[in-house]
Amino acid sequence: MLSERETTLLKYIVEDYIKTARPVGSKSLCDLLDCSSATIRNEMSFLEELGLLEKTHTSSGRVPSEKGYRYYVDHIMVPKDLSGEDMLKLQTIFHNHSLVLSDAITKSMEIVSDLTNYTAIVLGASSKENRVSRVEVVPLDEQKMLAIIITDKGHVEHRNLNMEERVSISEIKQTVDIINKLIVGTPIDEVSSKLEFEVKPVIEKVVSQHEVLYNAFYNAFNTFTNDTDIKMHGTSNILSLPEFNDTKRIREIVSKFEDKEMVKKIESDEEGTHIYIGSENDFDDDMTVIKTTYHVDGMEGTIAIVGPKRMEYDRVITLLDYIKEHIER
Amino acid sequence: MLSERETTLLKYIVEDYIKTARPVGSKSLCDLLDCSSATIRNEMSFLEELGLLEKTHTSSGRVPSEKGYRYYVDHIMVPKDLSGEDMLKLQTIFHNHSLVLSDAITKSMEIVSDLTNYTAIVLGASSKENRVSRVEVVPLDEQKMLAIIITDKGHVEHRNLNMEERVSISEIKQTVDIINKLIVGTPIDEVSSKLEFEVKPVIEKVVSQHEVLYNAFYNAFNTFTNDTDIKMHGTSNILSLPEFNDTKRIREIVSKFEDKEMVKKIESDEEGTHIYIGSENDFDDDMTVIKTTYHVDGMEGTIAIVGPKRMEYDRVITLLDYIKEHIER
DNA sequence: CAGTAGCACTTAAAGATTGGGAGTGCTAGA
DNA sequence: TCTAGCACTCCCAATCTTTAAGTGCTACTG
Repeated sequence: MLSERETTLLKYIVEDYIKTARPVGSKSLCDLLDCSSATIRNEMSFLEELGLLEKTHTSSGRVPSEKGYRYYVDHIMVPKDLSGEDMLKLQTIFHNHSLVLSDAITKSMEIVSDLTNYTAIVLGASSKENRVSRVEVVPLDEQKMLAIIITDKGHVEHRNLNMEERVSISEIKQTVDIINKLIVGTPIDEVSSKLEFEVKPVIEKVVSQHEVLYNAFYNAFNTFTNDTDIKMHGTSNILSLPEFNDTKRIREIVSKFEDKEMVKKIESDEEGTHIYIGSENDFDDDMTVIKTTYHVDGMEGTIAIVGPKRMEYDRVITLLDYIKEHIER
Repeated sequence: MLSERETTLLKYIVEDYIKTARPVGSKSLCDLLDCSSATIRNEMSFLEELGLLEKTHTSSGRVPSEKGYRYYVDHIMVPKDLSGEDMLKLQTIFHNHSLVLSDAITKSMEIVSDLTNYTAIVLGASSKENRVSRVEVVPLDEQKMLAIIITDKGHVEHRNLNMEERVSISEIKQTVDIINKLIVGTPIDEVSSKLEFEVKPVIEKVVSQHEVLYNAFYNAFNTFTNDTDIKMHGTSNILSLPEFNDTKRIREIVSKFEDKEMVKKIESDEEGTHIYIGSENDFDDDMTVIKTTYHVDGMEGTIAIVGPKRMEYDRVITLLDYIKEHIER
């Protein structure tokens, strides 16, 4: 456990570095602790021994280490009250009841991104664990129909089905009924095999144009995007940060944001709001990810803010919690 | 009109610069024209007077000007045959018939982006001109339903409707029937007013819970995204180009790609494949946009490649044309 | 007169040099 | 336990230097 003075010192260094991105020297802290710079240097080198501070070179000021940020977040930081302005902007979203929920989530995260200049990420529920709850069909013309697949978590997808020959509506209906009976409750990724081994034999007996219909539906389910729905905003924001002021690094970051697999690593499977500093997250060692999961109407998803390690932790935490809370009503 | 030698010279300079991104000096052209560097310098300064070439500084080699590229594209370049490799990769897409059309488009453009290292953009048909062709409703539970809106161009959207109170299924059906009767054929952006002034009065008389239902449907249509569907791939590709090797410029570019309004400027309203070099396009003065429109099943859209002005024009043109052609079958 | 050889000149890009400035660690003394 | 002082370290920005690539011009040639 750190002494009170050490705590104050660390707090100030972290917060100053968050604000300025420049290593903090001993002199600038004299006023704060009411002692000489030499004393502060001693304390600093103690904190460095503990691994809470680092130097960028032998004679530079101190910078918080990953462990330093972690200590700050765990023991020093207090979540900040929502500032009037922040609150105001978000309220315009949540008070607008005509917005669809998913739009409200996206919009509010966009605002957070704009307010903080970090990157906002909204990850929809992965459909892997989704189970089919209903299949509906809308005939469009004689060789086309629209299949609508609804999952138990409220996820909806549609597919245009082109059939190679004309099929009577009653046959389509019959097939859909069978599918609904047999498939409902099946997890999305198991539907294909169930179609083949359970549905196919049945419709072969009952439906005359079974082949055409089977193929059409098979394709519909087979291309069911197993993908997480990803929305991002403000990816360019963090590119202006001084810590990434270098073309190579910027390119790396842009590539990461472009790579869906990379972004998906941000998806959360834990309850509540969590902070992943630097190497604690799988996205980028020089960044911090703060994320939280929401649950609403059986759907769930992740919202996250990605920024530099010197992130305004207190502010972001509060903003995310505020949004999560409002989503869930 | 340029002489034969001048044409060869310009052709070589453009193509060399496209390949290397470095100003072309007179010496490197001696072999080609079988004459001394001094002669070439004379010719070059003539082409510069015409505005076809430029220098980056007083003693640098020559670089094609915008006008130079334009001349090259209009009078010198011949579309390149599809290379075996390029063709092969694209064929894997178009021979896979289980792909939905829109996925095939996206995938093939992704391939082009990967092959060329430029950025691919796919702009879906703007739904502004779409007309409602059908409205379907799937009740989910007593206070929720799923509205599916199908347009004449085959565009499909769905909305979750939450109603403030329980509504009987027969009333919903009745409402949908009325909507279908009155709304079908209406352009999307006029639906709202038609709902209010034509549908509302009717259901007020016929349906008891008209208010709840009206609100639900009104919201559904109101949030119909009037947005162009945008897909991009390889935005980071062009960031590695030597001409943009500077943090400020990279940030600018990333911002542009992030800004939907900016990207929408690429949407094409002209038939056929066109090249917009530098200031000829509205996207970025240092880039070239090659785009083409496709029409299929009444849907239309734009596919485009964005790259540096020193783009492999011959190759990209061929690739785009190839894709357009295959889409339209 | 088109083409050539030669030369003085220009510029960018890359490397080397320099002079602060900001900061540290350490030692000795209050 | 804290402080003052000092030698030392390292970065950073500015300046200068060098080199390579290329040009324009002029005078010469077949």
